[in-house]
Amino acid sequence: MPSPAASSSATAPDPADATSGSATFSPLYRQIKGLITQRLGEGEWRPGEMIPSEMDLAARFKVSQGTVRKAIDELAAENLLVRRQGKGTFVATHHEPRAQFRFLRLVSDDGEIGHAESRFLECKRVRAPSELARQFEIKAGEALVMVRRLLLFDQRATVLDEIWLHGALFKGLTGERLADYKGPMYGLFESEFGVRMISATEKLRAVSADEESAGLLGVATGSALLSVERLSHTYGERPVEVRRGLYVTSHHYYENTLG
Amino acid sequence: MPSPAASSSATAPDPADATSGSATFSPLYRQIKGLITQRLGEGEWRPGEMIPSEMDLAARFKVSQGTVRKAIDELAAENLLVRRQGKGTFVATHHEPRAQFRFLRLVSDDGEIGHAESRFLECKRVRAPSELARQFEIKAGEALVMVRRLLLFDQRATVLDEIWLHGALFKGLTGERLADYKGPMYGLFESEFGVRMISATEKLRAVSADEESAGLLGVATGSALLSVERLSHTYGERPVEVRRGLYVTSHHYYENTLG
DNA sequence: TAGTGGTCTAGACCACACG
DNA sequence: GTGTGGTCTAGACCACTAC
Repeated sequence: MPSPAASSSATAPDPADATSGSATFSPLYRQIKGLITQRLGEGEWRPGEMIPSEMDLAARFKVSQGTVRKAIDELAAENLLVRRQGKGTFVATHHEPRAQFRFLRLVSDDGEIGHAESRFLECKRVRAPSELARQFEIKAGEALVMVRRLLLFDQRATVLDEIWLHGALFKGLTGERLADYKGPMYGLFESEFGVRMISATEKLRAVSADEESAGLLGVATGSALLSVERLSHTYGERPVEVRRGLYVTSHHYYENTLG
Repeated sequence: MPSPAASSSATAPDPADATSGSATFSPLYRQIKGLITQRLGEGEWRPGEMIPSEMDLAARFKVSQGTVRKAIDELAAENLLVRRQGKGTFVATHHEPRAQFRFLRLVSDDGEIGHAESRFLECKRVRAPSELARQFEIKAGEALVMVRRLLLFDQRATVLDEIWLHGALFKGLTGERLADYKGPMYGLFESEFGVRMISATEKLRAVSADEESAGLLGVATGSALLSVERLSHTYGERPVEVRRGLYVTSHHYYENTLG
């Protein structure tokens, strides 16, 4: 790692970075941000834990506190870290209730939260077909875990999910473990498998329910359903999950904000 | 406006704000941000124009340049302003191509942009029914403008929009003006009516096409369509537009990112 | 060359949480 | 009281743009 500390002689901003050939310089605070992100990915500070104080980090990286602050500012804006005044800066976790709604944008018409229940239908290991392999950036035929589950809100079947997970990262995952776990699925992934979902992109379409889906969701065959195809990433933009959800939107809607 | 300049005597951080009774203090940079936003709303600096330099603003508001910078940072993050190194800071506008995709999240399956065409079907003044009045925060019966249009991508009818606009703000709007205008609709609103869309919330559902919509969109009655209900705001969170779009998602999808 | 935003630093003080 | 993040300031220098 190139020492971020500026030498006292004012010349030569040290363009030797040795990473990717030429181009793309980044300011000091972004390098610090990268170092922190790297440590987060390595698990040096785990979800829910406090990271060292800004002063500590500044001393460690040999930069000023303000530079560390700007790095942390961006990481907090990206929801990787959470600042708490008077207490410290913490690694974000899917166990805080606050984090749930970042990944489930379905809202009830009446605004109430209500009772939620998860029913696991299937959990098996499969070989990646080429289309999924492409999304996971692995070779076709490598191992994946496939999970199917039904989500009920207030006793009403609302979401039918088909989930594929990176096989190498989710070795011991079974339907039993999923069913026994109390709390959000991404909380389990984080606590039990050390895989934290950071970001995702979703593609939404309206589709007609086929017979099987309609049966499981308790709607008529051919009903309009919202199809949500998600690709999720962990630290460093590494794809680790693909899911395809079918949402019943007669009593719920998918909320999005443009800004 | 309360003078943000700190008196040299170090005591009393001047909690008298006289705005809303008690509670909610905001740091200096947020007050500056508010003052800038207010001027933007008043049209002192118009879309596309350059605002005064950070040094100018700092002198004007009697704060340090760093404080102005932090205010502008947030406004830039919210896409109200655009910074251009070496040139200045500019008021964001819907005329930059960059701004279009912030409000139309529909993407073609093949990733191409292609040819886009807008056909205006209807434009008339109506009295607000109570449901719309509630969303506009006006009284039922007040004037609205209603527009219906069809959006075609590569000659294929893809979006059927029904748009309601705040009547008082869009007095001279006619179907002819809409049809004659080259460029994005929000660009017209901004240039011709001085109303700039800042943010919006959308509610998405899957619905079945009724006979009329299906006819206009060239799909079978009962087909699954993506319904997108949008409430848009201008400066100061003031609601100025409601629209309901029906999207054909057989060759396009609605893209969203979670982070 | 002059003016703009962008980065980095250093120090002071404030607001909050906890023992 | 001590330690944390949060704010504000002031000054130096860099990078980019235009004239």
